[in-house]
Amino acid sequence: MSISPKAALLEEYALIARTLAAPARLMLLEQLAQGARGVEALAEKTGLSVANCSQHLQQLRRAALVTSRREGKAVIYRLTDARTLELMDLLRIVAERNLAQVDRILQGLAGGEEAPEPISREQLAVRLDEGSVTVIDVRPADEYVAGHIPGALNATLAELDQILPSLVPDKEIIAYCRGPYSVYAHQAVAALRKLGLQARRLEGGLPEWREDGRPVLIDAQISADALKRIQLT
Amino acid sequence: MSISPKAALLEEYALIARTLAAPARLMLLEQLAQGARGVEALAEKTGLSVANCSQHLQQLRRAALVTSRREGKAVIYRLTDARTLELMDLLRIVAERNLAQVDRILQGLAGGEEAPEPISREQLAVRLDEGSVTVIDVRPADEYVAGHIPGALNATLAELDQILPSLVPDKEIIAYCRGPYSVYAHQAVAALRKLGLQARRLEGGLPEWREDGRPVLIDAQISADALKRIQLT
DNA sequence: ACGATAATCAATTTATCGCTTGAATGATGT
DNA sequence: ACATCATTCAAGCGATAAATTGATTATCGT
Repeated sequence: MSISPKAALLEEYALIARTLAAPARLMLLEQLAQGARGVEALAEKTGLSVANCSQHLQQLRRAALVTSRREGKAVIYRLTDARTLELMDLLRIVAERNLAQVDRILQGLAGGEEAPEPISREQLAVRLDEGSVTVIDVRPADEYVAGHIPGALNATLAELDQILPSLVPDKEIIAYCRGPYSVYAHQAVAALRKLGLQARRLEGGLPEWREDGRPVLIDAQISADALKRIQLT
Repeated sequence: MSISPKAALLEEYALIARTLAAPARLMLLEQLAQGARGVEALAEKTGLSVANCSQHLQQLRRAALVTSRREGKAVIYRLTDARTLELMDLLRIVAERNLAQVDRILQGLAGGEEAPEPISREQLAVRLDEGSVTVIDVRPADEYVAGHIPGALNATLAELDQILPSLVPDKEIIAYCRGPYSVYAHQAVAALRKLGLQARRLEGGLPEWREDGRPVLIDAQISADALKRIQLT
């Protein structure tokens, strides 16, 4: 062998790290954690150009973090392995522990106030059974209909005020979104607390909830056509 | 704020990943997992030039993965957080699961044969109490004297044949080295098995063993002067 | 076969990274 | 103060990566 096996191994490990070293690819992985998607839908969601998105996806594929299959004209990408989410989560944890910059950003999201600890998925499951919480899914409607926690309301940040009337006073509100990388839930909690409501985040997001084997409700009344139209929006 | 908080956060997470995306820095972190060291010693161990090594260390410091303190003329670097080792370990696990290239390299290390599963640290502790295993520390002598598993013999790959006479036939041999990133233990196991001996690797290496709170023997008879001389070698 | 659609490829520009070389800084001992 | 040693800084080179643009390849419906 021309180079040492040790160097060759390190090069492979570094390849995985390098693949995670671009914000665009982290966004794509976060999206793919919601479910398999085609290139155009991913480009739309992440704000990348289609060509750029395609190239990032190919880098993810080279590192074997995603796999693709053809489905008609579309190429559908999906995560190879849920382990990748663990890796991203650890990346986030190390960043939060070590980088002061991250703390500043998160404090800014909380509106300067002290944000309460998130509720664990296990605890939320218990509270849901009791009926002692209101759950809000702070993701775009198309992601909500593709799967959400049973009983959760759906409202984006801009729509929050529209669902205020349907909230029961003094009932704690739990907000969740895509996962630990997403900031919607942070912002929703800050907004609700500004209004004097009891609100907390869920630890993780829908992919983690699903990964735990907990129930996910898919809106069945949505026809396949409507889904397609939504994906195009 | 000029850019979105979400983009800012992703940029920070990507910084951590980017910092792990160079083989040289992975080597440095592996070395630092053995204990705190100065720049020159690290350069020596990793084969990097001193200036290059220094710059890599500063990148690691920018990502807050290491911290440094001045000690006389020398600047001593150490890991900020053992969590970083978890991150590197997960990087390795994802690489092993997903990249065929890694399998090929590891198979090459095992000499083409099927390598046995490594023994867990817990199991080794039990077997050590029983006295039913011979443990070999496959690291350079200076790292051995700085701390090793009690009862372990020390031999580098080149010195393996010298300790063969002191091995008890039919007693299983456990080899370990720096940690999951190091290949010495793989190679030692392959060499010993070629000779018809029962040999396995320990899961992880000395840093992981120490992290578990298990006993580590430091060769006390080595004077401070000798240690200094060894560090310079 | 033809046009339409989804994705990829190819070529380019700009920016960053890794490494080298040589000079500068900081602490120590005489 | 001066020489010495460990480390860092600064400039420069070649290589690699991200995003844009325009062309090309697959698949589908008619």
